[in-house]
Amino acid sequence: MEALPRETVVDALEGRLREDILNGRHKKGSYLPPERELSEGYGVTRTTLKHAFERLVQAGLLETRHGVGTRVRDYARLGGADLLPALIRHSPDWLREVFEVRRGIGSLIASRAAAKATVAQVAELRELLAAVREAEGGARAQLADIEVHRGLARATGNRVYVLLTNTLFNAYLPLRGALVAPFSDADAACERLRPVVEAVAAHDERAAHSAADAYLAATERIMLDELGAGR
Amino acid sequence: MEALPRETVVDALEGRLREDILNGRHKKGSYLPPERELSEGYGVTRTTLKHAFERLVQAGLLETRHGVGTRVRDYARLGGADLLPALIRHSPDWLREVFEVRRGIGSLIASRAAAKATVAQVAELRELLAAVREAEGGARAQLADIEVHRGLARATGNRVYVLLTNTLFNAYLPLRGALVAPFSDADAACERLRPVVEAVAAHDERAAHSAADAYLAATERIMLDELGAGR
DNA sequence: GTGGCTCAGTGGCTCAGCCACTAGACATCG
DNA sequence: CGATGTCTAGTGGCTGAGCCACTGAGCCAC
Repeated sequence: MEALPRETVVDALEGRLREDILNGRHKKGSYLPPERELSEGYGVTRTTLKHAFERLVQAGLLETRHGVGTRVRDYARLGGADLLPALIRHSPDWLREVFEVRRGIGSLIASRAAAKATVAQVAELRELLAAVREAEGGARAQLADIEVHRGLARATGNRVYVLLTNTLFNAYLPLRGALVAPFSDADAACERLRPVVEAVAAHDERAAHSAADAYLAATERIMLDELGAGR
Repeated sequence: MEALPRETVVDALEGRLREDILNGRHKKGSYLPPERELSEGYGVTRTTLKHAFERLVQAGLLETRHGVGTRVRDYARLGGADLLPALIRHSPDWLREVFEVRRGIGSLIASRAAAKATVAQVAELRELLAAVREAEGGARAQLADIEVHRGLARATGNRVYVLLTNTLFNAYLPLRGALVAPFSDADAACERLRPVVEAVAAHDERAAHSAADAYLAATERIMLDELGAGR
């Protein structure tokens, strides 16, 4: 078991505000009602509202100016990738685009890893791959799979690739449950992934690139089918 | 002139806490002192401290659990790319890695743009490119250059590339001033960039990829030289 | 052992209020 | 009449005191 998150008032309020923003109920560039008014409308204290604001500002959806007001930012134009979880939760259309990017970047990472990986990192990758096979249940296999990708990102020797990988994972982590299909057969998942690890071990950049592309295309297809069927 | 940001108490507190975390003064995995104690230590109200916490939690540096405490997350392992601005501010070593990733992804974006750009987007890219030449002063040219890259990301038809581009720009935006060197000659900057736009216009994916790689490598070199000289 | 109870310590949230800032209306002056 | 300074309503920033809700550890009865 693992500690499951609890929905606090601020969480709920944040979600509500975010929906209202992403839905366009608060148009971008426009000012929100004053805090005193808005907090009364939602039936919470101004302090609580401000906590929710703090998060949305940090996320790049809002912008507050002392003495003036709180404005909705043009997030589609200026926002960063950390908005993705919110955007996907609001509209799963984004998933297709996230997967496409993940494929492009995953291939890039694999090829960089092939160029840079140390022997220790190759050994670690093999261990992480083995863990996928031994995982019990789709959910576990999925997590083990993510660890392999984190390992590949580390093997590039560039920490920014690790952060980027995390960002993309975080993007669809909230929907994780709906995306276990590719991992229900742990053995198959492991075998799909193996060519990538082996190409990296052989320091063959081109092979790593195409193996990763093939792997990501395959899992992507399964996931999207699953989602399509789920509707 | 433009409105310059003001340093509020929460801003200062957030910066201080972030430094203490990134410096390792608060070790990852460890619990921070209780809010009541910490707020007294910093001479602020608990409410104010919580606002700063709210941001750091959102940024992925902290994790709070009701009834237990606030723990420092293993950000290097689990954090997302939105941490980059903070990491770079704390230690510019990250810049080299950010540039490398930007080069990889920039090339990827250029080649996707070549595959996907519509005629309208190509026309827009040419306009944005012209704006680089006409920009007055290095800072303006730099901003115009960023707009071209945003345009390229849009031209991929994949909104996630736009967000990713923004994330990478945001990463070194705080240091923007130190990185104007490549843009001091607006004409030259425009000419360096032109092959990328032309390759995209010609829908030549390979040419776009290598032109972008060459362009990014060139500007990267100039920027890193500048930084190296600045020390 | 096992399960339930209590309690100290922690973060979540509220409330009422004052401070600081901004923009626009207005008065003043040259 | 135009430029300049002043006032003021409305906004977000921040405070301090306080209560509520949750967690974990120690204790107890079974």
